Amino acid sequence: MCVEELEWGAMRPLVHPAIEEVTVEAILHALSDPVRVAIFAEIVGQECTQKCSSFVPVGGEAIPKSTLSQHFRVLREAGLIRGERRGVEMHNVSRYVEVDQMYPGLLAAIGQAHTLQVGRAAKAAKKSGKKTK
Amino acid sequence: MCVEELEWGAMRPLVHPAIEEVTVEAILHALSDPVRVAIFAEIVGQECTQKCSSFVPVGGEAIPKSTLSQHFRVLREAGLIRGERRGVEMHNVSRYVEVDQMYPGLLAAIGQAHTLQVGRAAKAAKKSGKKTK
DNA sequence: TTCAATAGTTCAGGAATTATGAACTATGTG
DNA sequence: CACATAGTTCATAATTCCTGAACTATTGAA
Repeated sequence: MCVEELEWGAMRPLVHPAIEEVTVEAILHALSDPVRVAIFAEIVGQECTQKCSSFVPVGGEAIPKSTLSQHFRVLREAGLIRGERRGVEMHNVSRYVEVDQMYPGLLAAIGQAHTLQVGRAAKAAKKSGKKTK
Repeated sequence: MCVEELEWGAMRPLVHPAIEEVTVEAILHALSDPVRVAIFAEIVGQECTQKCSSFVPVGGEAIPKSTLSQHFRVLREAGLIRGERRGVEMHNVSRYVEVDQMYPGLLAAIGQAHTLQVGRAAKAAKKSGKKTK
């Protein structure tokens, strides 16, 4: 045990910005990563809360848990989700409603754009004779 | 002059993705930087074309021209603007209409969110007794 | 209480990306 | 031609991102 530094690797409580602190820049940055959009979409989709490790990427290989943890942190600190310890695991809820009050239509537009993009990609893949990869 | 490598620092023609190649991810990434949003807003605002160096940041210090050049490249390669040489200078036009056909409402929502954010920041600054910085 | 298991965080370093001064290209004008 | 202007490209420094290893926190036995 580390005696000299009592406050060291101590797990700080999760950071959640107040809704007025949420910036467009941070939201766009958070959602400009495909893994994070997928995570966020899943959390918004399920209305019940989601634990971190329940996320499995669609086609690709597994994502290391330290990386996942960072992705969740970015989403939290952008104000898009709220994480809360529930026993040994973490439960994440979307802050969609709050954010939508702050920036009406922003998340809806981004979500719709992603849906369109995925739909077009699927169509293009079918046409060229290949499915997912 | 460099004799050995004829094709070296040769300036390649500007890259512009076809509109179907434009991804939501690239758009969000491009617009998640305050300097780039400001540039894009200015190009969309003026309906006439804009040369690169006519951009001056609002409150901050001048941005080096190599950095500006990279920002324009990111916007171009995201499909948000089109750059075209006109004599010695470069003219930039927005591809707003094309992108809006691809992803209806996306750019409008982002623009509106930014407007809201700037408005709120101004109001907060006035309340706390300070103007810009 | 102590040990083990589970879920996620933090740290350290390397990988990847971004910023920028210096050198260069490209075009227009004496 | 030389020179000026506008922007790009290169090289490298600064920054951010990814990830294995070590850690914290909580639960559930033994």
